[in-house]
Amino acid sequence: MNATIYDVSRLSGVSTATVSRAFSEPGRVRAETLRRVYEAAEALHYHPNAIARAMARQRTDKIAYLICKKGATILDEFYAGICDGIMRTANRSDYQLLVSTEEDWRLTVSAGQSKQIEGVILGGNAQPEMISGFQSQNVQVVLVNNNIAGVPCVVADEAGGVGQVVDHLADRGHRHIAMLVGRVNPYVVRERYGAFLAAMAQRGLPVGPADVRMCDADVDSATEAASELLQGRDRPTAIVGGNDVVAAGVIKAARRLGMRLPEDLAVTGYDDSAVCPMLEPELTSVHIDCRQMGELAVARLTALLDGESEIPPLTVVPTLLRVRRST
Amino acid sequence: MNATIYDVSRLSGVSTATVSRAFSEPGRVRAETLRRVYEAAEALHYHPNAIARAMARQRTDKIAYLICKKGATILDEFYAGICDGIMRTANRSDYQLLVSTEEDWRLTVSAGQSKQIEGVILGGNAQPEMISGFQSQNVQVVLVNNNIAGVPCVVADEAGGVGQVVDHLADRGHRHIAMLVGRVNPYVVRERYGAFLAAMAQRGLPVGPADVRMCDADVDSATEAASELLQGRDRPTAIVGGNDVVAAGVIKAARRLGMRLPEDLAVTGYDDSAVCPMLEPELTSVHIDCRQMGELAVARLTALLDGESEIPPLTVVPTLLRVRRST
DNA sequence: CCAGTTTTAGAAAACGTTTGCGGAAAATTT
DNA sequence: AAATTTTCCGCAAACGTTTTCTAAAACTGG
Repeated sequence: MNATIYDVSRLSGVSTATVSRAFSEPGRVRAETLRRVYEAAEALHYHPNAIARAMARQRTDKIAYLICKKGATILDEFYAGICDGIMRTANRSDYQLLVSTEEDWRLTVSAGQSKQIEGVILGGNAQPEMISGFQSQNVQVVLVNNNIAGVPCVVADEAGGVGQVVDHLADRGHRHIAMLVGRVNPYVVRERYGAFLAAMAQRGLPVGPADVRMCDADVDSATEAASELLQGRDRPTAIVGGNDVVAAGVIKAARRLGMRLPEDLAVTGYDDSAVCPMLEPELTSVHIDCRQMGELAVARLTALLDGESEIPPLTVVPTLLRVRRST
Repeated sequence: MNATIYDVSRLSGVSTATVSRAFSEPGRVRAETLRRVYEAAEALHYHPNAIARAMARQRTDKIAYLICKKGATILDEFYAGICDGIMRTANRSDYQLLVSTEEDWRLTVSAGQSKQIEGVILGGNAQPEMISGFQSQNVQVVLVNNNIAGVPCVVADEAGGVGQVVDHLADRGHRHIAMLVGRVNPYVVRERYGAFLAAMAQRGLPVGPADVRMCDADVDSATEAASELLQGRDRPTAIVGGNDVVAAGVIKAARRLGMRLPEDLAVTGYDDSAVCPMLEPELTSVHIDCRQMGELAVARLTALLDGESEIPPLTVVPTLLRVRRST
């Protein structure tokens, strides 16, 4: 049916070895021969069969991205951005990308067992058993948006981002700043929460026990929590949202209480997602270059696959405060 | 290094043919033999090599999803939802999924040429040359969110969705309804725009030339266009947004003009994306089950791959109006 | 217990490449 | 022109499965 290397070999009058070399290391074959081979290949519509190639070379040039996040998975803009970065970089590095979600992680592991993938990027809340599952099959692992010792990780500069937010608010004269954080992935919650306390302490700003609240990851939950926060006595003049969804909830709550924004209350988000400019007022937020995170993750992984020894255990990508009208 | 079928064969004392059968068609081997094989495999940590398997069977069980959308690609919630549906269904059907973006479409074609993928799902604005590129390599094609004759397509019921919107607004007493549509993918624009005109005509509601406007796909552009729409004489009492982003722009514009929503102006969105509940007022929008679109696309593709003859040329998934406070 | 039928298992030939090794040919030097 | 080096190419053995064909083994019912 399809032309094979033998057909090309026969038509061009050279051996299969030469045909093979003509396609994979053209430098090692004479120009004239090359021409004959390509001509024959063209005539036969020959394309090297990647499966057979992988078989012979014992390499597949495939990596996987496993999104470890309950529910929304790829729908989450942040993870989608990472995915986008991974996709593009993988393609440009001549790797193909397999994508899967947490629920099907075992399938991805078995893809490793069956020697189909050479490495995997785990996004978000990866469980240790997953990591060891891959490693035991010699599948290289890189984590993104998570930080576990012993595995190369790519993360955003959460401390820096939160610091920028606090600085910005303090510059605007705010002294009583509260934080509302949605329960997204544990790593992120931990980091941003910790960074907030640290940043406030460092600047000598007091944080009362009622000033930091948790809520679920949806808007309604955030709106409710924000209402309580705003109706307590001694209300804060600024609220830092742990992410943009939560911040949107804060805005809604404030609006319903008849507050003016940003005059009565400053609000900040985190992630600088697509909603920020859609909100009224537009939301000040911390921009994370998630595409770059994906790119770096691929870079680390390919370095690992190429056997490079100097892989930084932790790669931190900078964040940037994008100031809008909500502050 | 890794155990092969030969190792298992030797240790268990049966032929490689039997080992192969034990893993791929266990029904055809005696229980006792099966046990011995599995035991040996277990001891050797044997896992069948998928590449070799693909080589022998001339099948890879891999499909690809190519997102044909400029710029944001997977970041677009809609396409991400489709991707999610595809991913899950593909995994459950024992297919692995390769994902790529428009800019790298040639790579995906060459994945087809090199016999790595058996089928492809093209999301969004697929170009004819892509389709023929795949078909000439015997790679089966299914389109999603697009409609081109001769290829199985999966689309949302745009006409129905727009109809529901118009009905809903008409029920609320609106007679002067305008539409603002962002330039997203040509197919969607064409469908929604056409459906709007048809729906209005069918209900005997007039649509003046100034009542339908185009704008770019970003909020700012929508805000600006909406401002003009609202400041013309004879302003509409309701605006149908071609998607949620545009609707968010309409809300912003209305707010800035001091209008009350929904009293002075009703606004609807389209796609029912995550922003809807974040806006103030929460946005009425047409819900599209994009995950289901992805699932159906995979279903059509696998049917095609299984050689089924009865593939519906067009699969339409129903839409549902989700009414919120903006109307 | 036997002939007939159905299951079960093995031998060996694919599947389409890559690559180490060695020899021939070309290019370079003396 | 011979000697030497370098480049180019062919042979053939992997790579790890599946599967067809065939033979042996295990079941049937009489």
